[in-house]
Amino acid sequence: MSGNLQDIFADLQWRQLVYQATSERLGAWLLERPRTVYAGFDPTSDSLHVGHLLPLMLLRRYQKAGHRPIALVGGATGSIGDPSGKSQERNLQSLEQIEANVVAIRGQMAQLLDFSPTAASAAGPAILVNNYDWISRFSYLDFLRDVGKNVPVNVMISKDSVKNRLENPDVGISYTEFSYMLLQAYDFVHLNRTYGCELQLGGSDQWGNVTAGIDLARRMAGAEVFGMTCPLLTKSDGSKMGKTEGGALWLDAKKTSPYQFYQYWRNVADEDAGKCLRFLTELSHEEIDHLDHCRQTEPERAVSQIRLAEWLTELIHGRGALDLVRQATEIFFGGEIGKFASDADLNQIFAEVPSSQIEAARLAAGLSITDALVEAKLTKSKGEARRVVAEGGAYVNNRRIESESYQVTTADLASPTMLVLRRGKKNYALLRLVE
RNA sequence: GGGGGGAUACCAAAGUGGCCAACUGGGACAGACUGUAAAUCUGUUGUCUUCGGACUUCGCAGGUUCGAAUCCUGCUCCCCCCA
Repeated sequence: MSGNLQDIFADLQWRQLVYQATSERLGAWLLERPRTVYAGFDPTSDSLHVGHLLPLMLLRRYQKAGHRPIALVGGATGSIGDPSGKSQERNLQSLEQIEANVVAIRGQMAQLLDFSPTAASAAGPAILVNNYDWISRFSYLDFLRDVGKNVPVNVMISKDSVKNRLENPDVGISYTEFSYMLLQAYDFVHLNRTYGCELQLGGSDQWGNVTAGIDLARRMAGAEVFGMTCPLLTKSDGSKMGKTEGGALWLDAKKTSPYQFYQYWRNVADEDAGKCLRFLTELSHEEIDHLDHCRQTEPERAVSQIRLAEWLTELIHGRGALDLVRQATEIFFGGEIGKFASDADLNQIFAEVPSSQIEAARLAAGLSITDALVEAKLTKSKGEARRVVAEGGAYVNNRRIESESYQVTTADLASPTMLVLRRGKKNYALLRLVE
């Protein structure tokens, strides 16, 4: 069984994913035998986002290397609020909301980790736990006697996450958030007792919480356990990766469409592409080296970005979704749109394009391009529509309309009942025929 | 309580009787360039139009005038100074 363990630590180091580790000999330790490792995720929303991807991929790498991953959903800790990296006290979410979030997140994790009993990992299938299940059973008194007794407050207040807040007299920190660290620390103890879990993973902002768990495990159980953090996924300008104008980049297709997801990665800056390939994909070292080289010599081809976008889109949304995204991309950035046999095909590709309805009779009679733009809500007024045409910014089926007197007819239909209009570079709208 | 200043299009800001749909800057929107980037350059930026114009807009309501964003009266709101 332990014979097919891969040297994951070497791979992580190559990918620069090891930010801090509690032991010099972590790499060798991981090769001794299959280990059980865990990382925690706070259910602050009903979907995971790109910020969660890095630690989740880390668990996935461990599983593929022959270890057993535990994904911990923080139903309890999430209801408290982690003060790490937060400058202000946060509002509490309702328990019902958190429960709903846990359910949604659980499904997304199953796409990346193998929970099936037949999982290939030497150590067995991945495990999903919710710390609400054990923490909620504690009485306050028991918790203070069993756990609190083992935690020196002077150590707690020296942790950065707490210290920063204590030093700022304007915000301070509530007793509730102060206690967060204890809950997370106890999680490690619980997982160690229940599943023999010996390693906690997390982002570098979790270092304080990770070491708190290690200390507590030693005091409460006399166990030697380990911790490792990875860098945070940031862009070269220091901002967070995965932030869009509309907020976070979600893994849920209903919140962030596969097309938007793909496009985000497709447009990653050259300086960030190498890091993303290393951190988020499972491409081989050789291929990543090659892509680095391509980026140097012919950045204009964006080979790295396309590879990154395709790899991640397929992982998160599946092969079928990727194929549709490819088609859509070709159309959105390509030439004219030909005829589509069915409305369904067109519908899929233009899934996020707004559409308006128009009576079939009006189109049959001929519709001026300006009226069509207004009907499709691409322009506010006829005057604006006229201007857009004059500027050369009006298109039917991606073909520029030069004349204001152009009449849109049934001959322009891209599919039996749909007409594709565009204003400028990428503002699309559909007109759907109705009786 | 007294004195002074101000309100203009998405924002900022000119304009103080006709040449004002209103300078200019930003933003936004198009186009060129480009790597689906950045920068740059060009154009547009009240509504409608049979492309001749027509209509509505400069805090609100009235008034003077052939004609008002511009002058007068009242109202509302904002800022500053003195007490």
